[in-house]
Amino acid sequence: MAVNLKQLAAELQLSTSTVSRALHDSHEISEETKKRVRALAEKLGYQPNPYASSLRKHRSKTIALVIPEIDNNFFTLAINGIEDIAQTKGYHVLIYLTHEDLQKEIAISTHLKSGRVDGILMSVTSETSNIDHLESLYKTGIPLVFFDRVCESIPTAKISTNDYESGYNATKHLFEAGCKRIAYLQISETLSISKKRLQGYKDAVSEFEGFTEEMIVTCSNSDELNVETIKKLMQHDNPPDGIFASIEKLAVSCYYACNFLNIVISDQLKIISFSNLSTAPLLAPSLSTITQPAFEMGKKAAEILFDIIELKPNDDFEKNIILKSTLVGRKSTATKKPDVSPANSY
Amino acid sequence: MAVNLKQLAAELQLSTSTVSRALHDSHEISEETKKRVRALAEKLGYQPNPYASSLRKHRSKTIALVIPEIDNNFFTLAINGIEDIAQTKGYHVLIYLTHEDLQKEIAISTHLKSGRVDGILMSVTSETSNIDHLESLYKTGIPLVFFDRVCESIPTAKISTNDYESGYNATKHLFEAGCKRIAYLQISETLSISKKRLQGYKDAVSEFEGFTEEMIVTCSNSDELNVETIKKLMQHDNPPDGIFASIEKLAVSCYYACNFLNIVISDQLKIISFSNLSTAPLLAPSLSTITQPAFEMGKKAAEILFDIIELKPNDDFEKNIILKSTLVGRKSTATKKPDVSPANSY
DNA sequence: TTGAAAGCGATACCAT
DNA sequence: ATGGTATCGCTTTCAA
Repeated sequence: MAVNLKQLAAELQLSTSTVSRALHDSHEISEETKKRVRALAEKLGYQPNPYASSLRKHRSKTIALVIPEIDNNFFTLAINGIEDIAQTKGYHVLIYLTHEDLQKEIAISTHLKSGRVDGILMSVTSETSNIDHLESLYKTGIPLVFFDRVCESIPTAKISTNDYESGYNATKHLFEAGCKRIAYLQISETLSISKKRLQGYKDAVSEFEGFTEEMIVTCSNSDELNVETIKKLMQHDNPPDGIFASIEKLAVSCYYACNFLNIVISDQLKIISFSNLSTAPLLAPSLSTITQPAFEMGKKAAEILFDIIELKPNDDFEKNIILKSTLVGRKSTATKKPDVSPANSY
Repeated sequence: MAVNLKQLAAELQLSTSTVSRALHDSHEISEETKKRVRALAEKLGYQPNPYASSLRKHRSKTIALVIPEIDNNFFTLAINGIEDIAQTKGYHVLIYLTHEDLQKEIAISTHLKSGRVDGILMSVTSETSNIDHLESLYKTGIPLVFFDRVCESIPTAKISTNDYESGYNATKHLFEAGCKRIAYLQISETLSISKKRLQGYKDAVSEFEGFTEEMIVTCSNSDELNVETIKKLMQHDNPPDGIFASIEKLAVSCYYACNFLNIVISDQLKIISFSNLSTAPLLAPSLSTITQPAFEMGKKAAEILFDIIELKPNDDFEKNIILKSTLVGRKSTATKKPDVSPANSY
């Protein structure tokens, strides 16, 4: 077993209190003693038991990250930002995946009331419409920050992007590329960000002449199923000539469906998608994207969370942080047929 | 604050021992009492303090996952497998990113000796050549399992793939596609998997006639720098006509470099890469890959780790698990010029 | 500057 | 079947 305070103290002929204080560099301990203590601690590889200390201090120096999935470039980049901040603050990160399953989100939320963590960063599942579990979690007083997939009605900090505007702009972009009939692909009807993106789409559709009908397609969690759904969509009597994918993976499914049906993207069908895909410029054809500042969002979310954790009781903090996404037009929405020249934009 | 055992006990007019046992469904507690206890616990939303329990039981029900980076499809899929098993076993997962920085790996290894976790899953950094910190960590007796980027000389369980064979096959594949001069791209000269892949490459190079020279290019951690390195490689007097990228991100950098230089992949240069990119079949041209069973590797690593954690002192466990990668040839190594027909293979 | 001792919350041994 | 109590390892108040 690892060495503990008591053993250190015994070896040094000191009390545990003195050793503890020495290791915390307390000013009420002589330099002399500190040196001796540190030397032995170093020599024996002493590591304080974090559970004993957490129990005593009611502080775990740990945060929870609750996200729907991990094989997703957005979350992956966000984690980089989160971990960056957590590491500099000396915090540990527990990761929980809900796999878009509301029941898992509920179970995790319930568990987190135990005090295992000092704060929680969360992006809710696509199924989360009933939010009793989140309200209950919020009420425990554990600092809670939502990012991207936020829960609007909980009065805590939220980091999101200009989703309405992005939805509007993406649709407008397709319109300007010559589309007459644009489909909107989503995975959820309840998510607040989904609704905002959709509203942007709807408003653009009603604003630009020639757009008479909305085509809203709600997909599933299965990529295979989604490819089939999109195939059917494209084999419709009156198929769309533009697709706005509100989620990266739906754009990938579109590409697969089009390849299967020999539909030439950009020529017969234009596609734009929310995406953080590093290979977007390299696809055939390169994919036009709305890219969220994922890393910055994760970073900001973590920063705000630590602000709240370290807050004095009556301090206040920023509740609604909106970062901006960037639209990058590429060949998938080009007005001319894609030529053979290479894609250079990163 | 959350309610604790003592308060439950007081409310129920029972001792804490009884309440604790009731909640653990001990056979020595009457059904009657169990019901009362559970009812109140439920009503008050009692959640046991995990730190108190960990302190007492010397068990944290937590494992650590230490990986070099997260924006990497291999690790992302592996995490899915790991989390899958951890969740069914009721374990929590702490995630630590080293960002390929040996110093961070050392700091994390040192910290993990504290007993914060019951076991560790690790994939070492590309810089890890001195392994004192890992040996020292191993010696503490905390169950440790390496996956993918294993540390050979530590006698614990390791999950890897048939890297030598894959390296050989990839090189052979390029040779059979007509390449005469094949470059090997890597990010590390010390990683055991890197060495094995390289040895496979070397052996194939020396075996197939026409191959006279090895071209080994060691890249950095920066994608921008790597693109420059590859550009230089291609602008060489005698540039390669085939590239074997031992890491996914290097293949992506190759595509960028070729686009920049107007080099037509598959025609002027053939590329094959280790990769778990979901968009490999959609790239221009579709990328030939050696794909590791990332999800299964994560799953297997976690399973073995829990086996070790739950082991009786003298039990033994499998030390060297090798799963197989799959080579999928696509247009980037096709012998004919890529045509316009779509990529259909997933 | 240092030490003694209480206590964080749950568990488990020893009683009854 | 239930209760009393020591204990896990560390922090912190109070005393010296």
